[in-house]
Amino acid sequence: MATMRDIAKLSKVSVSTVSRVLSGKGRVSAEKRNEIINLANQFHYVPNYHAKCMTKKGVITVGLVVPDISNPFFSKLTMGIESELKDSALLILMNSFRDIEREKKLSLLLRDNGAKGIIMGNSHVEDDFVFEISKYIPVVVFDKEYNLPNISTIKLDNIYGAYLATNHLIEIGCSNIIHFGGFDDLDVSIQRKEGYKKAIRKGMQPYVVPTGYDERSGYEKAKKVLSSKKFDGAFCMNDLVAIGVLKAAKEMGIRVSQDLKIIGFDDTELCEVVTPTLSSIHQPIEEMGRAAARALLKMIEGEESSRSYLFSPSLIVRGSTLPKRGDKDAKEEVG
Amino acid sequence: MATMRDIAKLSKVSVSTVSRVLSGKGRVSAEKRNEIINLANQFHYVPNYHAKCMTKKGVITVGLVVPDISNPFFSKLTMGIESELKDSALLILMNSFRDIEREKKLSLLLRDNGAKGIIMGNSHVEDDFVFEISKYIPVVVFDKEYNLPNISTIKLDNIYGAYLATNHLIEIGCSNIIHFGGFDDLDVSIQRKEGYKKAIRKGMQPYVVPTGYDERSGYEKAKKVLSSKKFDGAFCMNDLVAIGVLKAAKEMGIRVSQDLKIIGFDDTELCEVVTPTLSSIHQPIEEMGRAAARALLKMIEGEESSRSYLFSPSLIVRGSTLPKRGDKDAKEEVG
DNA sequence: TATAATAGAGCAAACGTTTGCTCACAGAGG
DNA sequence: CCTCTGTGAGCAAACGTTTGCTCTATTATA
Repeated sequence: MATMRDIAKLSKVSVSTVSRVLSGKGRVSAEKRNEIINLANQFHYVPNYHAKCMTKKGVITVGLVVPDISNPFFSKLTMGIESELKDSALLILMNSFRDIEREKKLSLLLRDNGAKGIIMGNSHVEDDFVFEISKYIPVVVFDKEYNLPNISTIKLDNIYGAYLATNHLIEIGCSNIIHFGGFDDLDVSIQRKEGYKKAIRKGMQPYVVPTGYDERSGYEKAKKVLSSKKFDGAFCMNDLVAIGVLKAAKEMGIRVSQDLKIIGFDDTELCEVVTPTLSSIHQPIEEMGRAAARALLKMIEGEESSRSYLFSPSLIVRGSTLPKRGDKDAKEEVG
Repeated sequence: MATMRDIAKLSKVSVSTVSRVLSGKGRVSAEKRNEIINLANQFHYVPNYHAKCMTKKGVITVGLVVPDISNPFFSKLTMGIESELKDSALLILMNSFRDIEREKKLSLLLRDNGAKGIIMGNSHVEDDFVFEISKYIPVVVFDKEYNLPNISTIKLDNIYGAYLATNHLIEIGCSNIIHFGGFDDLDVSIQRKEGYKKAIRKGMQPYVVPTGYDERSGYEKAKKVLSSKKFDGAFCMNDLVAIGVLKAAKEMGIRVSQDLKIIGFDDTELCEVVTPTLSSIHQPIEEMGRAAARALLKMIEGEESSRSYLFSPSLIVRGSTLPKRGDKDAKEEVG
């Protein structure tokens, strides 16, 4: 790698002159200027980024750690973050592959590699770890409140969202509503369950089936549970689970929307693609990503030491929860 | 930000001693060692990354520019790249938001910010630009062959894949096959069209409808074209388009799989989720990502100046192309 | 007790830039 | 002929580390 010194030697000038030519500051005779530029091109001179950062401040970099970028939620989130960061910071993306140890390692790696801040997407790590990191660089987390300097929080009102979903089922006539919900390992699932229970009216029986977070899990649980008891509504903790349930129901001859109304959570693209289309609770994911980026930037710049943002979900009604008679949902299954 | 000098002053030792304590090399008395460590903790000392890079070589960083990370193809690809890079390099992700100017800007930004190599995911930029970048740092591109040092290529055999798809339709009895294909703006779409035409037998009539790359586009074109002419098979240039076509067909009362057999390309998760499930051409995306990362690393390390990898697609048969009256979600993989 | 070995600590150069300061020299103005 | 001004160029410090070398005590060895 050619350095300024090399160029300087070859053109028999001082390093400062080379620097001034290449950065376009200061006055240099046309003659030397040309020679230097030619040499630089010829040797594909690329200024050493780190050396530059020693004297100027370079573009700041921030890290984002997600469990799985191929999950639409996180890729949407990433889009939001990126779009807000635009030119004010470089985003370093890291996948933890849902491995908590790896997540910790990555966060440390980021911190030690010059990241000026970290966004931890839906982290499973212990509070202490987050706290530890935040002593060195600012952190943005999701769905958890720390009330500590250097840690900002982006939250969705999950309780309200779950309430919205369940209440919607009730309003369109369901009286026997099952909840396919996550285990209690994540705040999200705890909160969504809570919202579900809140919506259940007197005289109704809450019925919760602990479920994982993916389609297969929803499918398997539904296969077991839908055969034995009779439900007319199902609130699923996310769209993937809902799609699993939907598949199972179809296979079992249960007519979705007529016999069983299903609603998911997250409002992913998948909702539009299944048959019938899936009602869901919409999160303003990209908004949330942008807020996360803004919060981080503010902390990095020292303008704000911490802040909490709460976002409200909204109900999106689609084919899977059409009211009783309105059988207009003609997209019935083929064959 | 506290520096080593600060710590050194406070503990009345030299900078070297601080350095030795903090890096754990060299011998320092337990007494000073403790004092220094305490001070460092107290002031949340974080070593300056760039200064470190001046004397040691830091973790190398490589850039990845994609048009849209929320597209499953690119997030899968990212997963593959990340998984191969693991600890040998940091991945900087950049979204061009399908803006070609932004893509160029980002690539330059990456190069000037210390990235040791760039992977350009499905780039639209001019050859000259790629060439220009490659003079400074190695580049990996997709689907284009440059045969130039410092540029490696990852390719999918699109022609073969399209052939596979079309041929499958023919083998299960279609004789009037339409192709919903991309405009000629991308090599991918040109090649897939070529494969389609190759498969069409004598006596059959090729019929190509220029289409965009998303669901809406497929939907709209299908609405127009399926009403006028009669087709019994549709090969779509990707899954999104196929899903658009599938929706349109259903809405128009055309029974998918019975009246019209549809096959997509890319084998995204969407295929499993629609009804009927969608046959598609599978690309080993993660594999390709890993290969891209490996190729880049090799170039960075100077072991290889350039290399081209060709990957073979495979046919995945699902509900949308069942021969006659098929079992529901039968999924079989063929060569 | 003399000598060698070793532990503990500091000096200073190096990494590749940027930039304030200085300096030489030319032409202009008096 | 002398001073002033402006231009082109170099010197050297600074950025925050790492590390080879040096130096001084201290301890072990003979």
